[in-house]
Amino acid sequence: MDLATRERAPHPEAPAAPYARVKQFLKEGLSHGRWAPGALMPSEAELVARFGVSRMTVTRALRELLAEGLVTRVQGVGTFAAHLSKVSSTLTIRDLHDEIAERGHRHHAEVHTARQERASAELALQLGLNSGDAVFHTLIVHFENGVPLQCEDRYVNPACAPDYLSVDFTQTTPTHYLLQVAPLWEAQFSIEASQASAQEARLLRIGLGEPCLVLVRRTMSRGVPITLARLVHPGSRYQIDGQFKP
Amino acid sequence: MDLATRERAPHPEAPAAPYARVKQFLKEGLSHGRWAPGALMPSEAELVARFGVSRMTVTRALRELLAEGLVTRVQGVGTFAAHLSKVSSTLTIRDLHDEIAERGHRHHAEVHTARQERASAELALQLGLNSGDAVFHTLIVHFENGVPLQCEDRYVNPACAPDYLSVDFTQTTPTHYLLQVAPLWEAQFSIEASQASAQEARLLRIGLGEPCLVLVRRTMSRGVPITLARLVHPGSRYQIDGQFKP
DNA sequence: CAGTGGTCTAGACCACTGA
DNA sequence: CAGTGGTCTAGACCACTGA
Repeated sequence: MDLATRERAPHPEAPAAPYARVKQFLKEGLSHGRWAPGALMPSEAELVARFGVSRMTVTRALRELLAEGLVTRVQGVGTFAAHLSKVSSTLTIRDLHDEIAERGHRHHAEVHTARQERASAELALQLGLNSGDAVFHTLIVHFENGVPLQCEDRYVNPACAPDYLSVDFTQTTPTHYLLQVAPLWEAQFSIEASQASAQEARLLRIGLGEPCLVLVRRTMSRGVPITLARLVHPGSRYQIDGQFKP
Repeated sequence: MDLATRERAPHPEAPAAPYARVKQFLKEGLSHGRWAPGALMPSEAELVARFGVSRMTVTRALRELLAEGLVTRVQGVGTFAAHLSKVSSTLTIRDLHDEIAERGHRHHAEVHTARQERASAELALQLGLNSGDAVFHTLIVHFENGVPLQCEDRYVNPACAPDYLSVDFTQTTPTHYLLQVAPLWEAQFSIEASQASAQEARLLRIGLGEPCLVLVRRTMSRGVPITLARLVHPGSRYQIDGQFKP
């Protein structure tokens, strides 16, 4: 190998690590349209030759681009610029207590329901139980600086969190407690806008029929459903923010 | 190395690749609470010894867990189980035409506005222009099987898409066209619930004040703002779905 | 068959941390 | 100082695809 080509980068903007330089070269080419979606990109061998690095280094750069969805790879054929027909964003759903605390505000919770019930047929299906089995049910309203922010209607699979009902939910949020019980989550969710029901409007102290942002989330851990939650927020007081970075 | 330890896995559920086996071992330990959040996990050297693989293989497994946010690593100190205080989900925002077509339904669009305007101070700020500069503005209503689904109010930076206004938006959606012009996106968005304005209610053929799911999205490419869009959907006809897998 | 990507090994040098 | 992670090299064997 020619050591003269291994000069120290004088530009601070150039990434130091060789794998990062290869990755940036490809990423910039993609963003400038050098390879149209679906087009064949340089092979690993070509990149090895061009950058004078080993194949493992090139492989790492390409594998990270693959993980980011920027390229598709086919064994025996080549690496192709991905078709970016969709924009996927990272949506972070945080524990509400942390979110409020981070804004420097006060959080408190009112517990309206915390009891064991019998699962309806529909609920049993969602939680992997049989109709009529015991489920835990909590209905809690969360406040930010004294203003109602979220009405949290939640059902919990007792098998996953047998002590759930003994938790003091004025001190610990259900989300926080359940994250301790089952740390690794898999979730499905939907976000919709709907009018507040009579009960929701009363608990959130908003007008009947005011628009609410409703997040319904079902959470599983190790393939077992843990909890089903319906989180209702006054549209005027809550929004979800996120971003996407390639 | 002891070759006897390299038996073929008789269980089909065990991943074949050594790096995948290491990764799965760590992932399962995390999901079973073997390492509590913040706890020290095995070092690379320990994993090398335990699995009888080379360090590069262990490194790959750990790097992927790092990318997935399941561990944190500190040089000179060790690898730790991450604090999973937030649940982050992948939210995929698709081209509405594709989304409707995939449901086997008919999509069509009504173009209500498509013209050049002068940017207000606020809009100029968002698009990286000067107040009074030219911007392109479109207002388009999208229909699924003849029912209004989305009111798309969009401003576009002319520098990024000079031909924007010559596109026939009854045939091509702005999203589809802009993805061709600038393939690599970076976006910020917010999702909120609000009441339909008089104009929105009329265009979407819903009652005044009905709840709507509103997605505001600002898109950049190569650091340059491309477009700012406000997408208003009748709450009764549209929801956003997503999922999170660790 | 040559070319492609998927994965692995057995070393190496380094920066960093904390005792 | 020993232990940690961050990165790299120069090979290797393999499965797969398409001419």
